[in-house]
Amino acid sequence: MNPVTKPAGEKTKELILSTAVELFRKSGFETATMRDIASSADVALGAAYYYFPTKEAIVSAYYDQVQRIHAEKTREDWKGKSGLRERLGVVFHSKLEILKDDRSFLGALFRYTGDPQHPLSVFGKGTQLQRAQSVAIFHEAIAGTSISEEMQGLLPAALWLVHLGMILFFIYDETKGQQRTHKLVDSVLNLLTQAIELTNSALIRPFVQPFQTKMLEILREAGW
Amino acid sequence: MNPVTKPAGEKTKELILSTAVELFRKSGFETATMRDIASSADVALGAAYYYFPTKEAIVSAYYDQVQRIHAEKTREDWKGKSGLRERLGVVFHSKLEILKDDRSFLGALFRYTGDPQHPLSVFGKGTQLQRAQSVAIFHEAIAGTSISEEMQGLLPAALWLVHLGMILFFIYDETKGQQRTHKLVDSVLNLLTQAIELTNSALIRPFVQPFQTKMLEILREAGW
DNA sequence: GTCTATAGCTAGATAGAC
DNA sequence: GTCTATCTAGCTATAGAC
Repeated sequence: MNPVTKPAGEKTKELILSTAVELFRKSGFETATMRDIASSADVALGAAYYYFPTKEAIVSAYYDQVQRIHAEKTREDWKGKSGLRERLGVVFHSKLEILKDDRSFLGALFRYTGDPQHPLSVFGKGTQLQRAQSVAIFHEAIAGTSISEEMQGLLPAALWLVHLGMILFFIYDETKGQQRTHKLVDSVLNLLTQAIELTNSALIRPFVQPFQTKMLEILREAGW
Repeated sequence: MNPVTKPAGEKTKELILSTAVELFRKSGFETATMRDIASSADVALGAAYYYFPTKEAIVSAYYDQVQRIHAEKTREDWKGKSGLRERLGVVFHSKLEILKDDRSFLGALFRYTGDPQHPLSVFGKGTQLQRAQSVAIFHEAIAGTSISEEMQGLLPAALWLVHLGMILFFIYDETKGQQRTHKLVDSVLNLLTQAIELTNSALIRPFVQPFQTKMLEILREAGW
């Protein structure tokens, strides 16, 4: 394939995707049918399924876009920020910012959480690449800060998991502008970074250090 | 209704439920259709829907049974055990024991996790009662141990959440007998109980206590 | 209130022609 | 790559038996 010209179908795919997202925003994930989406995009039902094997796959593709935008936005907002606490704050809050109008259909991402075999399971093999990309941002966030080598290896995946939890909380959060989620993120990050500092303080390090080590051990034995 | 005699339909309901669980075990949740279930139970399709509004509702009813059995089994296994660590161990491991053959369709419980409005969402209003019952077991587990009043109020819900995570991990765990899950439970419980003890040790209490307080504060502000 | 029988609706998903 | 036709299965509806 010529690397310069896009394949013809790419445009159709994008059209279907953007039309679908529009419909999801307007009427929710359930209510918008594949037939609605196809006819709104002026393509046949079969065309929609040619590009997206399932309706959830459309949300998954939307989420791919989100991740690309998130990576850009995060790197932009990081400029001039070197502290662990503020860098992590950027990652989490900017994600919420991007997702703010899409809580109504974001839940579709979690539909197959309990099905290891499904290609769209958040924890499954089929989403490994997306997961890796998301984890990479957390790795970038902590790289260069005073985090130990050992933690650098395991913390990003743990943070990714926390961030998944945040999105779930966000979906359920009915407070105005989802302030509760934002506030929770700040509280958790404060606690986390203070806990990390604590393990570096000479006085009580001997008491707390074993806990850190054991936590990392647990993550490892969990097959991280 | 006479409180002694069961309503006639109760038997039919149980028949449909047990038949469905059998089919789910044999061929998985997706593959078994409502038509299969009905005809295997020798009832009309309408009868199945008379008792269970959706297919997932059958799994939900199955899980109700699980919770009842779990409460009994736990209280039985608790006899003679008064330490926090072992009491919690009983709660977690006995749950896994009960669920051991049903990993293939347990995922259906998580299908609506991302949909706050759905009556079967694990975090939604519709499952509040089941949740309360499950939380109650954790409350029972820690009552009488040396846990602070404040923690007694919030820890059970947090443990319930951890236990949900355990079930998810369990579903994904392909090791023989799901030993990895069992091992993880033990490691996490060891860490947790040691961490709680740490906050009671006079020497470092002043350093660690604020963290505990803040964690409880976070749970509260998250709307626990 | 409990169930049968049956027909029909809807929408996700697929097959195959062009 | 796109279409039309078709299938499937969750779910609803109805009318009637007991």
